[in-house]
Amino acid sequence: MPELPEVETIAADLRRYARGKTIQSVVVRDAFVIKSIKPAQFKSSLEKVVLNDIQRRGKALIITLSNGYFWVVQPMMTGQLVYVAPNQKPDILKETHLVIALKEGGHLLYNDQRKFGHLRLVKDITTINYFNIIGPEPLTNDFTPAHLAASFKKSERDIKNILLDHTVVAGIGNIYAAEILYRAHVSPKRRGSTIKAIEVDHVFKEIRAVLKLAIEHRGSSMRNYRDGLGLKGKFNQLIQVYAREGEPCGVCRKPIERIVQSGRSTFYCIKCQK
DNA sequence: ATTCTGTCCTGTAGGC
DNA sequence: TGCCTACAGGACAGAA
Repeated sequence: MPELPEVETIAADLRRYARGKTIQSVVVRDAFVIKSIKPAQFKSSLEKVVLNDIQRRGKALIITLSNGYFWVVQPMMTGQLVYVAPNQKPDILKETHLVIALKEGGHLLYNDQRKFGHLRLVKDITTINYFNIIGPEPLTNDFTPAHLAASFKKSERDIKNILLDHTVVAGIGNIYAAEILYRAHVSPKRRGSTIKAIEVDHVFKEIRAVLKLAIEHRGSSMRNYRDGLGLKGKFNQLIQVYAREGEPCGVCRKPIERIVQSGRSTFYCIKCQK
């Protein structure tokens, strides 16, 4: 579910509220989401350990622990990592698969309706293939127009699919790919190799602008997404095309269209995006 | 080599 | 009301 702005928001919330705190106890309610480690070892490796830092890479959370492990959380479509303050009773749902009690009071919950999410504990982050293949972070200087241009030029795929490819650029998902291309006035159906230099510049600029704006608004809550405190994001009101099939384009009033690319919905304006 | 399709799982919305 | 189908913020293995 969450894309870069949503995972960034969760990471910032947890840095503020959970960093430096100690895990007292762990209850695994459904071990399905725990990968590449036995649930019993997962539990014992987390207990009595300090959450030293919380960072984001792509759409993954990396939590640095005091015992030398990294706790890596990939929320995928519906995963949520929620901090519950000491004065609140944690809301244990059917989809709450992990309940962590903190020594200082308060809880950390992992909820995941569809259970596509992955929870891992590793000593070496490079043992997780995702971190080896993922492309540059779009909001850092590692990401350049030249890199984007080269990625477009060598590909015959639709530009929408190239933006979703996390080996090209990290963190862009289905919502923001649509919003970026709408604001860049580029059709999602254009093949990468046909994108002109001026269009590369527009797409590059909008990747950063849209992601930054979405972070400022704490992400988009279409359905399941919640931030690190369990609250909805506020970017929905600024979404121009995603899930707006049939509604008038804000610029030309032509109805927004929905198409399917590689099995996933794309929303765009056929008049404004060429 | 590159690109696309099916799959993991649960819930909800809409059509009839 | 109920039944059925389509679809949902991701990522990857295996097929074309």
